[in-house]
Parts: sequence; C-alpha cells; structure tokens
Amino acid sequence: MKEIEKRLTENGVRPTAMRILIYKYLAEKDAAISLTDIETAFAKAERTTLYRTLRTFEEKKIVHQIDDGTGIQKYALCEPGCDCSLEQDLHLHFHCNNCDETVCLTEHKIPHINLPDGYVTEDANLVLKGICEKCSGQ
Amino acid sequence: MKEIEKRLTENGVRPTAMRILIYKYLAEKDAAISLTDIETAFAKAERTTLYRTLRTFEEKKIVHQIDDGTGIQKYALCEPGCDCSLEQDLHLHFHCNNCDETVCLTEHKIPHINLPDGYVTEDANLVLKGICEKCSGQ
DNA sequence: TCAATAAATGCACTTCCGTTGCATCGTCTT
DNA sequence: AAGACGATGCAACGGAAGTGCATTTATTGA
Repeated sequence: MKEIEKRLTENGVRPTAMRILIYKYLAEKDAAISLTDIETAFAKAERTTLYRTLRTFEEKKIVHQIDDGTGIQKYALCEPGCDCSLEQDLHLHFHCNNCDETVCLTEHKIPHINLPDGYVTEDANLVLKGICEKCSGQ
Repeated sequence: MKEIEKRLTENGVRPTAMRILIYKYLAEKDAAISLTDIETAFAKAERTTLYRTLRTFEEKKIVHQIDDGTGIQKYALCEPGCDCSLEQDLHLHFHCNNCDETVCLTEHKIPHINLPDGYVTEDANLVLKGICEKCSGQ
C-alpha cells in the first residue's frame, strides 16, 4: 500500500485516495485499460477526475498511453525505471480480436527500421492483432 | 480517366461520377487522406456519401485504412495487385509531427515478429512518427 | 422504350469519446 | 488560522464515426 504512495510521490504526483485506487486497479489488471473501463469500475467517481488522473499519470511517466487501433485510448502502467518516450523502451502491444483486450509485450521491443534519408524518427507504435494466448486455449 | 473507371469496375465498384472524383483526389495526393480532408475538398458533397464511398473502397480493396495514432481514420490507395489484408503486403506508415501528414512507405514491410506460444497474429500496424523528408529540408 | 428493381446519394439525427471552463472543496504551507 | 495551490465535481462543447430512411439515379429485363 505504502509502496504505491511512494511510487506516486517519487514521480511528482500527490497520492490522493482516488489516485491510489486507480493505480491499484491498473496494477491488478494485466491488460491495457480505457477511460470507460475505469469509469465502469469506479461508478461513483467523476469521469473528469478519472480522465485527468490518467493524464497526470501519463505526464509523470507512471503510465503510458496505448493506441491499439480500436480508436479508444488505453493506458497501462510503465515498468519501474522505464521511460516510454525513449526509443529503446518502446515495446509492442498485442490486441486480441476475440476478447478485445490489449496487452503489453514489454520483452518485445520494436525493431529499429532504417528509413530513407530525410526521415527522422522520434517515436514508433507497433500493434499486432490476432488471438491472444488466453483465447487460443494454450 | 477510363483507367479509373476500369479499376473501379474490376474491383466491383460502380464508377459513379463522385467516386471517380474521389479516386482521382486520392491518386494525386501522396499522403493519407481523412474523411474531413475530402469533405473540405468537396464542399458540395454530402459527408455521408464520402464516408460510404471510402468504406466501399476499403471493402473492395481499393484503399486501405490507416491508423496513424492521431485518432483520425485515414485512407490511401492500395498498390495495384496489393492485398493489404495479407501479412506480406503490410507496409509501415510514417506520420510527420511537423506537417501532420501520414504517408505510406510501401517498400518497407513490417518485420515479422515471433511471439510466445499461444499468440496467433492476424494483422499488424506499424507507425513511425517524426519529421518527414519534406519537413526536414532534405 | 418503359416499368420494375437495385444501388447510390442526401438529409437528419444519434452516439461515443475526448476535452475544457469554472466553481467548489480539501490539503498543505507559513 | 489564513492563504494559496492543487484536486475534484459539474456542466457543457466539439469532433468524428455511424445509422435510418426518404429520394434520386442507374441498370436490367420484358
């Protein structure tokens, strides 16, 4: 419990009750979470608060935003010490077409691509889609 | 001109005046086009018609949809003979953070990634972001 | 050629999600 | 305890995707 407060404080985020709850929620899910997911889980809380909490978490590098191609923004906790804005920390994401969940494959980094002269790469996003291990029955 | 009609007909799309215009518009742009772009270019036309035209084009493999991370769906013409639903035809896209344009890099295919057992890959999306050759001044 | 049929277009409206402005409440500091 | 700053709650906006239905346009077949 105290660990979460510590993590938040270290990243410059005041450990509010709400924020701790959201952090816990993110931590116990292994899939990426959308604003609507959190809204459903915390029915009593204000949409805006949740929205801004996620935004704050993202700014302070507690979570990273994931665009999985569904058109819905999702979030997942960053690994401790990971800076998702650095190319070497960019991992790929897998979106399951069956259960509709998106997971981080943090051990699979995005391969470096050599582009023609003139192109400067600053960021990359790689999403694979298909059937996840849970749904394929392995 | 007749070529466009031919291409549409071959793909099972009736060559309407509107559709030919949209096809031409897509052909002369080298960047991916959003619905709003087309709406602006064809101010007289109905949003719905444009929307449905793009959808038809996509179903009939005349264009492919691009998710460049901006949250706005974009479209670009498929190469002749290309089937963008096949893994070997999946190319990467580059989104310029400066001019906000997204282009196909058809010669750069998405590298194959080996996932852990249980994961079945059906589709992939790779978007690189940065500065494009036009904007970097090369 | 004309009627019957099917497809394409136009119009109105809805929904979903992200986002912002402002007022209020709580907490932290001095 | 007072003041300041940050967090939260409430209301509303805006963009973009999507749908239902009426109408127009094109195609087919008698």
